Amino acid sequence: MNGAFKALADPTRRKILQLLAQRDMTAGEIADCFSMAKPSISHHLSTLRAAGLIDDERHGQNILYSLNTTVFQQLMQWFFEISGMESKDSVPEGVNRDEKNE
Amino acid sequence: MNGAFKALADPTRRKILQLLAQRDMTAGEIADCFSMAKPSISHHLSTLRAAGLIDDERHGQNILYSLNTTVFQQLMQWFFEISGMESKDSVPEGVNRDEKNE
DNA sequence: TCAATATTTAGACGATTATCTAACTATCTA
DNA sequence: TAGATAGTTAGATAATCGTCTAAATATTGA
Repeated sequence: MNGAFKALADPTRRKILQLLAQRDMTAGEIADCFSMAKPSISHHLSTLRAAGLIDDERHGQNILYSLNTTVFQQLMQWFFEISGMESKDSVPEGVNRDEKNE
Repeated sequence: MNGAFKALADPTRRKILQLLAQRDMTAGEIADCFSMAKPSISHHLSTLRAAGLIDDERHGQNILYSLNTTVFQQLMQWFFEISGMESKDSVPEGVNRDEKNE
């Protein structure tokens, strides 16, 4: 979770996620959406990948990136719990309801 | 939104939010939950406050901090949209569904 | 008004991060 | 197999971040 939160802290990475929410894209296509050197985008992609937020799959010369929504579900659960919208038994009681997240 | 995402990138700050999700607390009470110098916690609190994630209210010598759930709602909306769970008319179409967030 | 308590502000320092250019690896095609 | 294309890795650098100690501000109560 920590890696995911840190990955989301950068606006370029969030923009990449928004692009991938619309359709899968190759590294080059993603890079073309930014006025930034390709290696910088590549680095952002590897950060997102390490955080579990995206998947990659090689297709010939291209590497196709796609969203991995699994971690997004966990993040949303975290927000629901913070916002006091958790379901009755998902958060029993006590101070350490977060232990597993960090 | 950018400030909120950056504020969430630090584990200490997320822990503070989790504490405040349970009850309002003074700066001192919050600091007592961590093995970190008080000024460091104070700095984290001001970051969270600048991000709109918490509110503060002076009560005599103490300053009472509380969660501000407004920004949390916006963040959750962002996640819903990314995860493709948005409601039909909240996100019309096109590439720039995110324009207002950054 | 003075001392004590609660908290923040200021300034410094080491660690992390975002970006760049240059060089490398992998794949395709002629 | 050589050249072109797609993408990553390496290494450097400037900026940002998290933490600390010391000093300042605000409030209370004697």
